Amino acid sequence: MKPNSESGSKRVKTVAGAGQGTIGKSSGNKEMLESCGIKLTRQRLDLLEQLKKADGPITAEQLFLNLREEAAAISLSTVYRILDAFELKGLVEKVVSADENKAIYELNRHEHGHHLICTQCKVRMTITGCPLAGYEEALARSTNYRITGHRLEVYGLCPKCQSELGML
Amino acid sequence: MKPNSESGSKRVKTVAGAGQGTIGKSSGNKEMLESCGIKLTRQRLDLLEQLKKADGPITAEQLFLNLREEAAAISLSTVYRILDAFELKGLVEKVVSADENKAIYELNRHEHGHHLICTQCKVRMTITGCPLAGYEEALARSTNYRITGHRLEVYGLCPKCQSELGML
DNA sequence: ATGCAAATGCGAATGATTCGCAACTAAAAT
DNA sequence: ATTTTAGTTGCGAATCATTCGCATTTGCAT
Repeated sequence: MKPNSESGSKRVKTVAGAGQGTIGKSSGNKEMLESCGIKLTRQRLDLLEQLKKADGPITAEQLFLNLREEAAAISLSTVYRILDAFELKGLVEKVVSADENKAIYELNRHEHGHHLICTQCKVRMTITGCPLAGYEEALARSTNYRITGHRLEVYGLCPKCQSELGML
Repeated sequence: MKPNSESGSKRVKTVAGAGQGTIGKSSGNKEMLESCGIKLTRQRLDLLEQLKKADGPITAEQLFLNLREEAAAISLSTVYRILDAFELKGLVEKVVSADENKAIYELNRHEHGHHLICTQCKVRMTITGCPLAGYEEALARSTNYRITGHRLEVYGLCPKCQSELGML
């Protein structure tokens, strides 16, 4: 996919300021960023808004495309940079999936959870709660490692794909 | 890293056959491949040998470099292709790690396990056994997914790094 | 020995992410 | 309100692991 090669916009220079009044669509965002110590920017507000709309795991490029559809001026590199910044401040969680070669981002719910991924249609749902509660301590004892975290992805067939595949 | 740009070998053409007699260093390999229905090739035997030597998770490029050191003629693309083939036949397991942007391969032990990775020095140890035994069924019931698998990585500090970091 | 499908080498292509740098902008200082 | 300044953005080029195309070579059955 070559996301830059659509929507004829070449240089945005003079056009770039097009959204001065647009700042703060959903007003919580402004405070949200400020409380994280993140400088306010039209792009950052737009991206945050978009993350909320997505309401779930989403890829950097999809965020970029969604923003473009709404005529929000932003570049793909900026999307990546902002996502990095957000992650650093704990605003978003970045997940590197094993079966896709791209990173997935989602607003940090601040509750530990994992993804359940349909191997057919690739939808992911976030499952909260974690089966590894006691396990880490046991592992620490048996290995002498100091356990600091883990990553778990569960794969399966979602109900829809199960029926579409004829309950094989 | 640009692995092709070392060890002056440009074209291997005439040199390529250099290992006709070399087939079967460690004699189990031949049978191992045959029983998997994999065509015998000098490169495949060499790579399998190398996987055994590595005795643990290793990256495609490292395998390639190791082979080069032993003067085994092979190209990086072939390493990838063979690893794919081996994976398809269940000979190796491919692991896409979350904190490194490269794939890791290891001989398939045919016993379910996961990796414990030191976040400092990146060593990985394979931990056999799995804490998700009952969990998958429960999850299947509560989500109506048909669970088919999972991927788990545990992170921590290995004993060595703990002491080197002064038990922070 | 001979032929053909499969495997290999090489370099070029891909695709996600990052980087460099000049143009911009938010917010601090005046 | 204007200037300053440090941080941000856009753009295209660079990176890096992995894959592909295609001409050449090889394993192996006939």
